[in-house]
Amino acid sequence: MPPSAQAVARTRERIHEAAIHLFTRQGFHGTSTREIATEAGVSLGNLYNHHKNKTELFAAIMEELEAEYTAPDTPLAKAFAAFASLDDLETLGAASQKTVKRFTDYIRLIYVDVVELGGEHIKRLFGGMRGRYEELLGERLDGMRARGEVSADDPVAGLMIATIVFFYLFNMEHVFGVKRLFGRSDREAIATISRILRDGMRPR
Amino acid sequence: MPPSAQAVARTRERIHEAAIHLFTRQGFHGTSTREIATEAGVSLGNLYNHHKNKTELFAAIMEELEAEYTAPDTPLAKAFAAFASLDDLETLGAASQKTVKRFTDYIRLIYVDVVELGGEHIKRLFGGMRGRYEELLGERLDGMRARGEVSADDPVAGLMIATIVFFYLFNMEHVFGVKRLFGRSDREAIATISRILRDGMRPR
DNA sequence: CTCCGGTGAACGATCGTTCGTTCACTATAC
DNA sequence: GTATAGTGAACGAACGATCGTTCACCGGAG
Repeated sequence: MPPSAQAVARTRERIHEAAIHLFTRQGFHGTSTREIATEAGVSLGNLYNHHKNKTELFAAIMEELEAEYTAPDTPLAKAFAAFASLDDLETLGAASQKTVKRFTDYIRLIYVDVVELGGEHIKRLFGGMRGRYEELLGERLDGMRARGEVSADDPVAGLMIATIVFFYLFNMEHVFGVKRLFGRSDREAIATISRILRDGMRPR
Repeated sequence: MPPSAQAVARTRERIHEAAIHLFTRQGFHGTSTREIATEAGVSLGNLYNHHKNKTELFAAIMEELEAEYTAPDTPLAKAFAAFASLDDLETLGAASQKTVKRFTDYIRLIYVDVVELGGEHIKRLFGGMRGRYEELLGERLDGMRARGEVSADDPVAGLMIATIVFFYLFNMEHVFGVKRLFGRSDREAIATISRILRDGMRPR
């Protein structure tokens, strides 16, 4: 084998980096294989040594990023693992922000997939959302409910709502460039969202 | 003029319909002007009689749909205008669903704009979200607060959270094809979200 | 005749992909 | 230790197809 296995892996990585950079900015059909090869510092032909075609290159990138995203060491996964009381909602908010920031590219590519390819990725990721939340939090929430720390009324849905809003907020901010959606700083927005979800809009 | 002004308007409309149909399914760069012309039953040259180029055709469609969306007669706008108590959250949820259903194409095109063109649309639409909510609901919420019907703690944010979650839910369902995000029927999901936002996750 | 919506052939550019070829490297033979 | 056959990454010219856009022309209404 001519170049070392390491060198080959690095070439493949450079191709992926260039593809991610361009796909996230111009979309799938708006990016040419030539552009990717040039930015990666690789010949056009060599790109096809590493990937059968453009579609498969995109799929390979998505697979790679999905594996990173679903790993148990993301900020959000760790926040879930440590979730023990309603006072941890703020921590969940901060973890959501970190996760959105870290996976901005992946999130953008999910939108690319939805808009230009069939969008099967998003169905896999969000289709089983409720089930995953129950698995991750179910027992812990049952305990909190038994101790009277959380209302009996579907706390899993409550935490889904929390992460949805947090993700929405930081998605707007970091992915779409919409700043201060709530007219507040990130910390204040997290605090307000957490308080409303904890105590409700009705006076106590 | 050979064809009547009406006939010309109908041609223009057929072009827009075909363009929307294709842009929402294949994206901007994934759709060719030839495809649009063929589906509209119009010659390729005639398409360029109605629009300077492909980009301007897309912009014209977005302008048209934005005008419809921001009109005061959408289900959501009407629900806001009628919002008088926290018991109206369910109505807001139903109105959100109707709005997402009616503007599925527009929403998809906003994502197209974000992914393939600069995405300026979304900044205009969401940038002033808080301000618009305050304008639409501010006084009414102040009244509810004065009567002790709503907590003093930023009810505008509460209603933003409500519509964000409702929109997110029905966006997943109607735009992205993710069914039963909360593992419940639409009506039950609306009821659960409304209850949690009204009463909070903490037991009363 | 003039005007103008409508037509489709034609333009040059660029697309995704293929192909023959080169060449640095390893494993084996002697 | 040296020579050599084999391997596969890397290259870039070339392919046919398709892209967005233009333009000379048509035909019927005023």
